Amino acid sequence: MNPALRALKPPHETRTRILDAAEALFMQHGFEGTSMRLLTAQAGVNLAAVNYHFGSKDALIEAVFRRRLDPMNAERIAELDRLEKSAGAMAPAPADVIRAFLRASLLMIEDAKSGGRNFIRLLGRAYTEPSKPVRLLIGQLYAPAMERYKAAFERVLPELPRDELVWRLHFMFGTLAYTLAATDTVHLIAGCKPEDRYDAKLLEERLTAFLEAGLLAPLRGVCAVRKAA
Amino acid sequence: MNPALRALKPPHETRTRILDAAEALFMQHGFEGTSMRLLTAQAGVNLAAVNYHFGSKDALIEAVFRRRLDPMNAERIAELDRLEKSAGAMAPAPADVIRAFLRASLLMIEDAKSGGRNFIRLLGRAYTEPSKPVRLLIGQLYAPAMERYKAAFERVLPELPRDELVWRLHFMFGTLAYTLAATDTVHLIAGCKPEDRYDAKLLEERLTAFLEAGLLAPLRGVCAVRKAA
DNA sequence: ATAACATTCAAACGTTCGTTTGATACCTGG
DNA sequence: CCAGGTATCAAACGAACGTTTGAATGTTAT
Repeated sequence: MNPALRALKPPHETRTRILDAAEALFMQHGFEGTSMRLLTAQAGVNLAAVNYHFGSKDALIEAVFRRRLDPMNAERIAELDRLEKSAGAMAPAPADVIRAFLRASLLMIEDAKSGGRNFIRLLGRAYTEPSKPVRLLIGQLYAPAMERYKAAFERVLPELPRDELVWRLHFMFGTLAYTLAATDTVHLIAGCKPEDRYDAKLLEERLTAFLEAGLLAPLRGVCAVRKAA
Repeated sequence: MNPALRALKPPHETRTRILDAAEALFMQHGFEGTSMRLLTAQAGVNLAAVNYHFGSKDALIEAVFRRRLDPMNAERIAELDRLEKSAGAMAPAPADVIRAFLRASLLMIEDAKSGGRNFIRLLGRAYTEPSKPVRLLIGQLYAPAMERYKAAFERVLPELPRDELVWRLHFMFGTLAYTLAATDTVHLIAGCKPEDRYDAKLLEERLTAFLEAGLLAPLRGVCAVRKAA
């Protein structure tokens, strides 16, 4: 390579170019639907580069998720730490815990330029990925943050039975995952203009209001049903 | 084929065997991840049978969805018709509209034997499918029921701004889609025993409570944010 | 019985897949 | 200047893919 260009070249440029292209293409065509030839062409690197730098296509998929998910979940936990510290002995408000959890995802949605938005959509889809290894990886990367937030919600919602909380958290993750993944499906339901881009602040308010109400919902007939069963 | 066996053979047995196998395998391995060779082997039919009976793999995918989704959405609409008829001039309760929408999905979840459960999970995943044709198909098959329910919710929630309602319905579909698709992920969050199978009645109560509260949630800071923007 | 039709079957079609190879260019430390 | 490690490249590997073919088989109507 031209020495002048080489001097300007960052140390891991090829790796980064591959990861960026993979992120975009995995979103558009899925994992199986994205061929190494298309991927490397889009990244502007040689076909063999993926196997050289990552070992295999599967290892590349894992790297794509790790690059974004590790810092994201770390920040999620840090956000909760901050919240609990500032609340002192008192339990934080449920809405604030929800917000702390949402924030990392919503920040990334705003960053459309560097691909964060795209990754969030990819992540939302990965939850329901057919490939078992992928789902296991996601679950494993999420596990630490999950544990912390589950504990936090148990503290701020002490009156809610444990198994009921688990289900409501499940619903909450579902709402988030789908909302982030299906950014184009909204228009189907809504018939609203595509130029109404995602406004992260507005979305945060809407999600928080919806989720807080759902998490705090009265128990209704659940107990009755359980007794009857 | 043996005439005695042939006499016992239903008219569309091959088609049905293919659809059943496709339903199961598409769930396990995804569309691209399921090869025609594996599919036809599992169905116990010849490799060429899919192309003979359906024309192509894509057409088979469409047939898999149509077989279940058409009657399912028809029943969803019928359920709403019944509800509105019985309510007469009064608007039905929000929780009842939610229940009417959930019922078709939850009934199918209970029917694990004939593959309905499996199809529901497949459907939940199809919402976020990479393939654009598949998503368009799903959206198109859902459209009539969507319109009816959107109108129904506008009637029972007259005080909720239209765009706010659209988002909350989006959240609702997300919760449902994810809950149905990720039946195995619950255990990751919960650490609960896998033998706690889905109890449709309990799930209906839990979902209805969560979704009703979310749909009826107070508007909070949303209006303030919108004014500021 | 026989012609016409519907279905099944084994085999092969051309294409594309993820991965590997061995040669070539590059930068770096001695 | 040159040996040694790192990275890139064109080319090829065998395997698996969706689809097509044409013969064989079974069913139906005349």
